[in-house]
Amino acid sequence: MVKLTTHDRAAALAAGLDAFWQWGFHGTSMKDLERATGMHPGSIYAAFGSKWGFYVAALDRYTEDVLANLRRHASEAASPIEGLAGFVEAIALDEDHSARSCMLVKTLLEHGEGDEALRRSAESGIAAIETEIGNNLRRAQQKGEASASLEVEHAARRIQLNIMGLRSFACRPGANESVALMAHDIASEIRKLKQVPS
Amino acid sequence: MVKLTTHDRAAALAAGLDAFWQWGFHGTSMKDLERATGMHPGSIYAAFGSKWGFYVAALDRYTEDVLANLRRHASEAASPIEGLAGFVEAIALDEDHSARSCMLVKTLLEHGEGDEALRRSAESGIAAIETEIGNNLRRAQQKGEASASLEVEHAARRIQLNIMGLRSFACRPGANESVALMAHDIASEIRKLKQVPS
DNA sequence: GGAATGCTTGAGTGATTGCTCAAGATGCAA
DNA sequence: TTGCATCTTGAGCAATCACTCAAGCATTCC
Repeated sequence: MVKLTTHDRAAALAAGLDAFWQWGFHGTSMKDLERATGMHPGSIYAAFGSKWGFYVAALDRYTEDVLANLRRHASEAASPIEGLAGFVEAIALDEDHSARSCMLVKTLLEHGEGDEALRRSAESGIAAIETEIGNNLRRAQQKGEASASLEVEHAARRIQLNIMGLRSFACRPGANESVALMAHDIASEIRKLKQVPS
Repeated sequence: MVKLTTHDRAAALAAGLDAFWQWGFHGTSMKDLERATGMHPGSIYAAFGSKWGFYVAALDRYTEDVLANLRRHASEAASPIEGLAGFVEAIALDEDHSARSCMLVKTLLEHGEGDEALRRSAESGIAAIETEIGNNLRRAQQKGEASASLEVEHAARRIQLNIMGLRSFACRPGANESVALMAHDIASEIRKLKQVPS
């Protein structure tokens, strides 16, 4: 397996991710990937081993992007819970990708029964995001923003379920207006985790 | 297009739906469908026109199944809101399909960009289910179970988003225990729509 | 029984799939 | 410039794809 320059590899991954994100694994052909990346088949195989390997690498990149995005919201917001709420609200505002589902859920659904390794790969990404959400909630507890009795894991899972639903909901044709409403709803529910000052 | 006997057609649709539900549209080959239905390619094409037509017919059948299931819960439950809550709780208990996503969401995600006709087909199924959920909420209002000020469409959409999320969540490998917890959470939220008797 | 009709069958169609690898281009050291 | 090593290229591979259709079969009429 040949090592591309960091820049080339990143560009290829971004282009490949975009293609897989639009059309899925089975719906994206090598010809599509050649067009999307501008690479020749031999180069793709030299860099990623197989179409499957390319998909897994793109999926990992997606997870990192989501995590980076989540951390950015957390660091820029006024508080941990505001960071989570803002992250959810931003989903409806992202014009490029607001009509796209979560790539991890897409992977899980496409390979629901079948490709065990790919499912595990998607699951580990989902788990990482869930952990990051949980970290934010724990930070909220430490700062006294959220109740110490909050069951962090359970709440994090509930938030992620909402995000999964929201992103799937957003794929409905012509759902834009209501996606914003739903995102706002979910953000409000997250804000309800704020402890009422006693 | 040849008309199979009602029984044959229903059996073929059930088998085809099962295959498409497992492996998706692109992931299911005609060979798979032949194996699943026990039909020969010529017969499949005579009955459904194309692989695509078979998929659409199976998807319609899925929607009808879900609607029938929802109505059954509504009619057997003690009240409209209990019917909805029970419908959600049953998702986690259905051992055959608890680890499967909603087929309509699966369709929407697989064909996110691309097959416009298929997306519309999925969207109309989703809309039908949303309407049915709304009907239940209105019935709850008429009986005084839910507040007259409840925004029915909005609440129905929120419930459906939760169901979409729940079913996607359920595809996570080894999620069984937490799916039951999440289902219970969502059912509790639905029960909160019950008007506090004043 | 025999002719007509319509259903069933599955080998075979051209197109497309994921993937390979020999040949050509390129970079570098002497 | 020459020789060697590495990278790039894309025509072409076998396998599989969705799909067809002529031949065989069963049924129904007179």
